[in-house]
Amino acid sequence: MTKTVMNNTISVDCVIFGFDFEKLNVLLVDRELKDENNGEELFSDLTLTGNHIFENESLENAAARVLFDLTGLENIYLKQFGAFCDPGRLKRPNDQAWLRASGRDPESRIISVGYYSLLATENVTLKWKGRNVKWYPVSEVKDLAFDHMVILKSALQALRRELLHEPIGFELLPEKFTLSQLQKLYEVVLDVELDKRNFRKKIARMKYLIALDEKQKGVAHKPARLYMFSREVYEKTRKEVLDFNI
Amino acid sequence: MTKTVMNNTISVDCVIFGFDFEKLNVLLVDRELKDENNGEELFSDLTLTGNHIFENESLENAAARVLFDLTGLENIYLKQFGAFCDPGRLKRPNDQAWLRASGRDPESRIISVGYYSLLATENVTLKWKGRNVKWYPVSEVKDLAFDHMVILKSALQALRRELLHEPIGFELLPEKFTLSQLQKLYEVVLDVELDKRNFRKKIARMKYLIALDEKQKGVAHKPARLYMFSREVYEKTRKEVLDFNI
DNA sequence: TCAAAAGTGTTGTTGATACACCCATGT
DNA sequence: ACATGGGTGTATCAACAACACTTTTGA
Repeated sequence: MTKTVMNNTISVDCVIFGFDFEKLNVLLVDRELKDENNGEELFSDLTLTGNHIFENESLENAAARVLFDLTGLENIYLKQFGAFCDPGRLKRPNDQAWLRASGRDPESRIISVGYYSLLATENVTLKWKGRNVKWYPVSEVKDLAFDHMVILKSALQALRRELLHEPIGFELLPEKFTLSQLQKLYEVVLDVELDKRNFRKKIARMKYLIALDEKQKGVAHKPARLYMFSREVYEKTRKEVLDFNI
Repeated sequence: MTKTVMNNTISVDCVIFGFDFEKLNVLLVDRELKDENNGEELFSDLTLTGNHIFENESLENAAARVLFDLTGLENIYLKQFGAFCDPGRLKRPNDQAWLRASGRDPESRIISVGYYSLLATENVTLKWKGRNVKWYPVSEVKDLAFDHMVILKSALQALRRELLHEPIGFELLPEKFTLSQLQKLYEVVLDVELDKRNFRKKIARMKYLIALDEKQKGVAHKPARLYMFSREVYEKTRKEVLDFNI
């Protein structure tokens, strides 16, 4: 069996988060349906990135493939956060028209498994740039096609939860970053304000955050020290947390 | 469309956890395949409980239905924790034989969405009791059919994580319970030992744990005070936790 | 009267919170 | 020289960890 046989009932949707040091963004596809006769635009809206899986492909690989096709990046943080299969999820008029227009059975039940991934936007050059894929600030996304708004909200919730308990913030930053960038990331994703000194005291306890002998360059203020995350140190020093903060 | 049209590629598997004040148990089904000619047993092993979904049914409802059919209970805690769809998940010889014998296409790709649910075993009278559904201590489950061992481990991990951060322990206990029972629950599920006095100090901070004017009866020692969980108080007093213990 | 689990306080240590000023750089 | 964000310490309070004895019941 070759990789090209597609399964038509199982798909993955990728919520690709990107951080640009100011806000959290998500990669969305501009979907546009034109009248097949006169070419007039019937509607235009936004979807998450996603695709059906191949018959011999795992869900995780399918998600990684979607991500690779958009960014050319591999070994990116990917986390499954939910399965979406409500009977009505593809039943809105625009979605039905879209499915018909793209030759798919609008009646068939399709399950979608959600993965979110984390990127530093500065690392990314979009492969479909200028075509129909763009970064949008998460806070400004109001409506999406299908049930993708539900999926996005669920992804954001999963990301927040993960960020509170696992060291994954670094995945949204370049390899070397400043503590202010890291703090800003936490503030933006969790929607809180943090005290600089207290934040840094907390950081100091995380041995796997390595201070480099290197500083920012070209900034119009005191250049900040750069840090990086050491997975090796993390694995060695991680302690199982038993605080049940219920 | 009636409820009886089944979708043959999407299923739910339920990891039904039960606590008996001593250990954590899981409800498993004894699967037995007999030779169609001579009736000889070909193999016998264990599976999780689960079923395919109906065409007009949500995943969550399907899981609740599986649970209801086994226990007669409704409004039970149910949590989706993952989707399982690896290409090889139904490909082991026993599983292939089983699928063929039950008239299903052993080649077709089936996705299963995992839900775990929490029960106090003393509340349950199994509907299929004596037939093929039984409680097994989680710690003693070594092999399961299909990829169900993977699913069980994933469920346990999700349960532990949830137990650390949300008040769900009560779902594994009868409505009224003692603090020692609650402590034992945490110890068993998280596989840790806790100090009695420190545990009780922690409990004292949880306003939603209500001390009743009622005691255990018929125990051969000082009877313990009974407590119950108040969801109302919990909703009112919950504070968003911002400790990122990363 | 014995066995079994319930219930209860103190101390030392660690982490959380609140808060204000000087420093290094580019323009 | 000025604007900008970098970087630092202290004091108070809350939670965590370690630890041992008395009480109440049924058998």
